[in-house]
Amino acid sequence: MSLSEKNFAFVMHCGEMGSRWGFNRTIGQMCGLLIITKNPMTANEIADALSISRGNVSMGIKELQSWQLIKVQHIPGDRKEYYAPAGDIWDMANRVFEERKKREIEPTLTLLRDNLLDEASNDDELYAQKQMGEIHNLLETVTKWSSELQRLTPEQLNKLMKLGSGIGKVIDLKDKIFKKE
Amino acid sequence: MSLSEKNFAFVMHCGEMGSRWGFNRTIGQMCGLLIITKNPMTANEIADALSISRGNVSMGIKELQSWQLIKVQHIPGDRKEYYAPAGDIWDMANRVFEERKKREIEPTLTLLRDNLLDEASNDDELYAQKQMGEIHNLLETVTKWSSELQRLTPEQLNKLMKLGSGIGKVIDLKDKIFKKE
DNA sequence: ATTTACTTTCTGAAATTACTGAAAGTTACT
DNA sequence: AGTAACTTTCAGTAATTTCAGAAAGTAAAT
Repeated sequence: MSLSEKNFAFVMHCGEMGSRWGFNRTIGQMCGLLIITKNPMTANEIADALSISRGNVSMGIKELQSWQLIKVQHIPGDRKEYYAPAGDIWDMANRVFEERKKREIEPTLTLLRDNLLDEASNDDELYAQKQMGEIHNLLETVTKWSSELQRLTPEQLNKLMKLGSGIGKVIDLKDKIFKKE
Repeated sequence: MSLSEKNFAFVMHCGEMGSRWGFNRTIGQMCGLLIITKNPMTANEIADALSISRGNVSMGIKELQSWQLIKVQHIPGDRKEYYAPAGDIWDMANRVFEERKKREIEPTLTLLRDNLLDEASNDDELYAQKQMGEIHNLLETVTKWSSELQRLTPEQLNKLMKLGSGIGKVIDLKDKIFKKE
């Protein structure tokens, strides 16, 4: 069963984008392929569909599992492993986001915290610390925010999303009501 | 003037992270260096500080300019070009975010839109389209949201950020007040 | 017009990353 | 235990990316 032209284009596009999302081309392709394929696929089917080696697929699977983006399924009476996306699109995007946060924000926060503990010993260091402090604030805010968003119920989230430009009004509104807070 | 140990560590860390943010190691280092250095630097100073070739610095500058992350400054009576960050930390983060959106979300949206115009000709294509539709929605939501956030005044934004878990309450509140909307 | 002080571009080398195919490993069935 | 059906690992190779240094370009000063 081979891909239609349009679907193939999508899978290749995922490959190009893949590297931007933190994995490499083939892994991006695998991810795209599994997303648009209705039925779970075996490693060999994936290798055939993408014209890559079986070994490469195996490595890709390991990587995608480490991102928790795919899951394994079994079909009774069949020893092969079947792979499918681990959740809907929203789940997957969340996972990628979380994983990236872990990989690129947290190490930086650690370093910055560490760095900010020291006393600056001259003017240059003072300035550097000021700037690092800014970055630290920014990253902390982003982190806190994203976990807040995750805490919202899907309905709340949906309302928030639909709010759009209304968000400004709601903030002002809240301000008027709870003047003191 | 060479970097203190802590500052050097920060710059190197920016290098490691750089590749995750869309540019390469040296460019990440350059960016970090310029951020924590109080005074604008010349290309040669950058090359010296990071022990890289002058040519490499030149290419890095071009790249950082294309991201609008640095600006050129001149000192009267001096022919050299001096480079400095183009804005504060928040501005820079914004630029990176915008640029990434342009590079990784927009092309995907275009492809998806294009793909979704076609009629699905069988069950597999139908499923694929459904999934692509989901991705399309997700990306459109993210895009719309981020531009909404950019539209907010700094004070509004600040309030929103400080809101934290209160965000859920505010949404519910809005709901109670404008029952009909 | 030449020199001087700088910047940019480009080429090939070095380093890094990704991939294949074969070998080794695993598991389930006989 | 042996075999069949699969998966993973890994060494060598291919592809890509990054980089230094040289050459070319630019523009102010003389």
